[in-house]
Amino acid sequence: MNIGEVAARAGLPAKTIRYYEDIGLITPPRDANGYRRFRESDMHQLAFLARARALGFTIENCRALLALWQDKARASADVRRIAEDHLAQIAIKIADLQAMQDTLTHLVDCCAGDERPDCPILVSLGAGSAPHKDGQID
Amino acid sequence: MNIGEVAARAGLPAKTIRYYEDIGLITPPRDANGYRRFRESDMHQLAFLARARALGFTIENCRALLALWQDKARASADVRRIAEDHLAQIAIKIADLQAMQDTLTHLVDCCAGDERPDCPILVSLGAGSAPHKDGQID
DNA sequence: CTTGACCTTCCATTGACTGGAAGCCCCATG
DNA sequence: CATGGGGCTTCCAGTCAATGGAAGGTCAAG
Repeated sequence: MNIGEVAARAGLPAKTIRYYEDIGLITPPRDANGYRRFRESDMHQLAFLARARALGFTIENCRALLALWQDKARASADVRRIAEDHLAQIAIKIADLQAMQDTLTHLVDCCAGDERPDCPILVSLGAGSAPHKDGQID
Repeated sequence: MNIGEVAARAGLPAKTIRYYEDIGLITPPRDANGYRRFRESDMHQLAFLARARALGFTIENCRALLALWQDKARASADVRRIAEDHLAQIAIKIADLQAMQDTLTHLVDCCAGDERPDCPILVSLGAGSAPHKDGQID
């Protein structure tokens, strides 16, 4: 299989697959003409990586998960620990985003959104200070 | 005011403030010795930027918001549009993260997390294909 | 005079790609 | 046999928003 077919099957851009080879996640052999020749096992690894990335695992976590996947003597605790750490990161991100969402939703609701200049969003971002005026004391 | 004091007051690293000057968000004048001399207006702009960034606005949105803040003839609709677009982006990110969270939480709950190799997390990431075996037909 | 904190610029790095240029390779058609 | 087009290769640069570090200038205290 050449890179184009693998890309289509794994649902990853060819560029990304080359990048994954570059950083050592996969090591497909080469044909005489220099083309990468992907085996089924490379294909499976790429599909694995695509799923792990879709779940938001970092590349380094993907590397670790791939190694565990290929290690028949792994302890499931090792996998679970990585997943739990990642879940904790996700929870933090969601909380941060929801805090932004709450604040911003409130501000948007308070903003008339018409042609007039009065805007509680800007007032809140300015938080008490006025924008620069000519003659303002610095 | 020198950069150190401004950094402390605005809650931004000095590096970030220099970067903001670099990309044209602020333009503090210089003292004879080359040091940046921050006026109160620069300080207020930085505080504005810090708050907008904390709400997750991109730098380019911050630039637009700052311009609107300083434009007395602005229409609040312009501000609101930026905020609403940003809210839509936030909603998408939250939904994506929650989908990851749901999937991963389920998988973690199904994983024994002990010394045994059986792991539904890896099975799911592999999704039907086995990791490479010696002698596997490629 | 020296020490140390603070300031300056410039360059490199982060993460995970993505875009584009320049140049082979292969197959099908004329 | 030429040629055209698509696919493949490498390499370099850029993204976003900073951040780290080196090398060196400035200033106030002791």
